[in-house]
Amino acid sequence: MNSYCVFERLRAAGLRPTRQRVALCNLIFGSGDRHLSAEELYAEAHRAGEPVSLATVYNTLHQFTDVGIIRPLTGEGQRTYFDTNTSDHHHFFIEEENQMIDIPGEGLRLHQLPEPPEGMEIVNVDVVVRLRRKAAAPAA
Amino acid sequence: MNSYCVFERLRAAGLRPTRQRVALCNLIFGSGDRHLSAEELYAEAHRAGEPVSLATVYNTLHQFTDVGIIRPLTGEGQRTYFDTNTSDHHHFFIEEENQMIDIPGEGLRLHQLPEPPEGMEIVNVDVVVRLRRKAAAPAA
DNA sequence: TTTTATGCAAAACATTTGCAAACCG
DNA sequence: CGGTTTGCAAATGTTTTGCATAAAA
Repeated sequence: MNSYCVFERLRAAGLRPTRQRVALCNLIFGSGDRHLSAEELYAEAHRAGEPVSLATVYNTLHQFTDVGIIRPLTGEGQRTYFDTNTSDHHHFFIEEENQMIDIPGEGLRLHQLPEPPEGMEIVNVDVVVRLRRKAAAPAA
Repeated sequence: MNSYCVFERLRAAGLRPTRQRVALCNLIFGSGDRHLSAEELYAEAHRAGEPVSLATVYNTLHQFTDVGIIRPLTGEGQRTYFDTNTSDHHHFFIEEENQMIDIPGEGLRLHQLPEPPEGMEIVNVDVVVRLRRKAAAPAA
């Protein structure tokens, strides 16, 4: 979470620790697991006084994805979200709020994985549990 | 699959069977379960000599979604795909080809569903099994 | 100095919207 | 007719690209 850590994380990934990348990396990993879009990260950077360009935010998110330190979220919105938690886990999706929430590790278990088609292998499995707000109980 | 069926399907859904809707409905449901995007359906309609506008294709897909005869696919591309199979089933996703394939019903089983957060209820569960072509065995 | 990254503005897409004209019942 | 639906074209929102400038090694 401190800068060294970020420096090393970037170096280890083979990315030059430029000012922008360090700043974005700090924002991304500075507060636990998160889900964020390019636009959000861009806004955050500017709020934090780091004037990166939107194009750089996109580039950076893709570079981070390529080296595996974040991963894109499977969802159906038009906007792409990235997850800072690259370990195997799944998500709730609240449609009305367009919000993704992590499902705690033990919450869901896959019992049987399907046989992939000939010549294919499974990379990973994403589960999205779509949620809706329960109809409020009628006030008495 | 013939026109009556489509007429009735549309009426049952409370949609006026206009020429365009009937044509699109025939294309969508004319050949078994499919996954298609607005752009693809638009191209197909034109190939079939039914000159609908792209806007109408979008409108129609959304109307059909609203009345529940098709459903949007959970995926991570920028383009939205729709599935003519609205029953509970899951998908393989081949990244290199950007292609979704149905997983046969028995192929995957969820063992334990997570407890939704307070005040929420589960609408449905989408599982995407990401696939990759196996590395070819090195030629001897 | 050489390579690589950044920023800007413009391009490329996918999708939505507003409104007049056409269509369904 | 009267309310819907359509089609067009323009607007919107997101993501990508090209290229000159700036920064890292």
